[in-house]
Amino acid sequence: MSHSGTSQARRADARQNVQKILDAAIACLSRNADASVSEIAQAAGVGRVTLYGHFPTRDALIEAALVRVISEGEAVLASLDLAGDPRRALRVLIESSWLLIARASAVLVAAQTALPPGRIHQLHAEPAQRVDELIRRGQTEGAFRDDLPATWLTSVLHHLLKGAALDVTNGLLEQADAPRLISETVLAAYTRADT
Amino acid sequence: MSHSGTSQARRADARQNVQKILDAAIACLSRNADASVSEIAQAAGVGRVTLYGHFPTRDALIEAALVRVISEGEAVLASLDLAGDPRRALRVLIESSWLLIARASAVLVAAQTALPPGRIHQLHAEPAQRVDELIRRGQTEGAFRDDLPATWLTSVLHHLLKGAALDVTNGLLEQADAPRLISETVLAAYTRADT
DNA sequence: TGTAAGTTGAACAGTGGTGTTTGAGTTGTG
DNA sequence: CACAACTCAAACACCACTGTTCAACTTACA
Repeated sequence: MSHSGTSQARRADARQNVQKILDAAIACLSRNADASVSEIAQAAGVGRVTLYGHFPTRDALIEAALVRVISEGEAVLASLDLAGDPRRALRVLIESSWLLIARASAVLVAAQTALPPGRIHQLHAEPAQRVDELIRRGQTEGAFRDDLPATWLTSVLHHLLKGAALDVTNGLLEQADAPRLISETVLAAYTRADT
Repeated sequence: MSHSGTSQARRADARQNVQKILDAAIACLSRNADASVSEIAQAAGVGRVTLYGHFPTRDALIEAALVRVISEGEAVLASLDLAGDPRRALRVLIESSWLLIARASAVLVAAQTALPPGRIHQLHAEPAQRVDELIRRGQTEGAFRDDLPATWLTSVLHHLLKGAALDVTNGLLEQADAPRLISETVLAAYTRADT
């Protein structure tokens, strides 16, 4: 029952439930940033009390969900080959992990109102820097336009990823079409238009 | 006190308060989609009871705020000359009304959880079509790429407008820089990249 | 100036969420 | 098998918000 001391020996079903809860939390919070604890527990197929047995507060649950979704993202990003042509690298990044990044973004929104800003930045910093580096490298190598600040370009990427995910959940966009539309759009946005 | 019958004769200060409340509602809801009634009343410099004197429920207030912000948007859109070169027209549209559209978008998000979907679409339809038409015309005239569906292009515009507004409130972006960055980005996104 | 219209804070009930306790039931594990 | 670990429904206190009533007050306006 203890929340998460240095317990090495927890029963298998307990550990399994923690995972189910985190999965459910990520799913629910992606759809609705202020999903209730009951809602998440139900989605996890678990009693509300059981959830509180594993996470002391709603905020702690959100933090755990954020940690998980971000570390998942980190794992995927680390497995990718982002060297070489920045345009190709960006396309690979988007097509292989747009959904993950979008969900992470959504959970991040939920965390915004539940966690101290410092903590969020701390968790989010590492994977964010990976993307940031790619963009800056692209700029210095002349692959991406440099008439707009790098911070804005990363912001554009995030907004489009999150927006596309939102369109999918709203039925405005087919899940399968998303990666192509996103990468096609972002690459164009990163290229200076003649006019 | 009556909420809004066909009252022609209301005291001047009452009508003024209604406006102050709507202004405050738009401002608050733009920052936080589920701002409380107390919060809005306080921002309007008015007692909570007074607010309930003018709007029977929170939902009614949100609907009124949405109607107002959308009609403001309609007014601006109608005053613009969107004929001629679609690229120029789009730039004019963004630079002259990005903040308004962004706020309308934000209030729309608040309305999403407070109003029946049909009502939202009904209110939002007219100004949305104006933008939609411009984009379609740009596609058929060859000014905008047509390898991506028009619905996605409009979606991109909305996401970037809303995202930029969010960046501004988060201090990631200077208010004054926003219009240029947005229009520069959107126009590029609407142009097919070579790679 | 008189009066109706409007404003206000205090106090109320109702609702829905959070977090806790309890006590009985279930199940993994040694 | 035995028992500790775990789950869970019910019920609890607490809090924030919505929406209402009331009685005192200010103020626009004729």
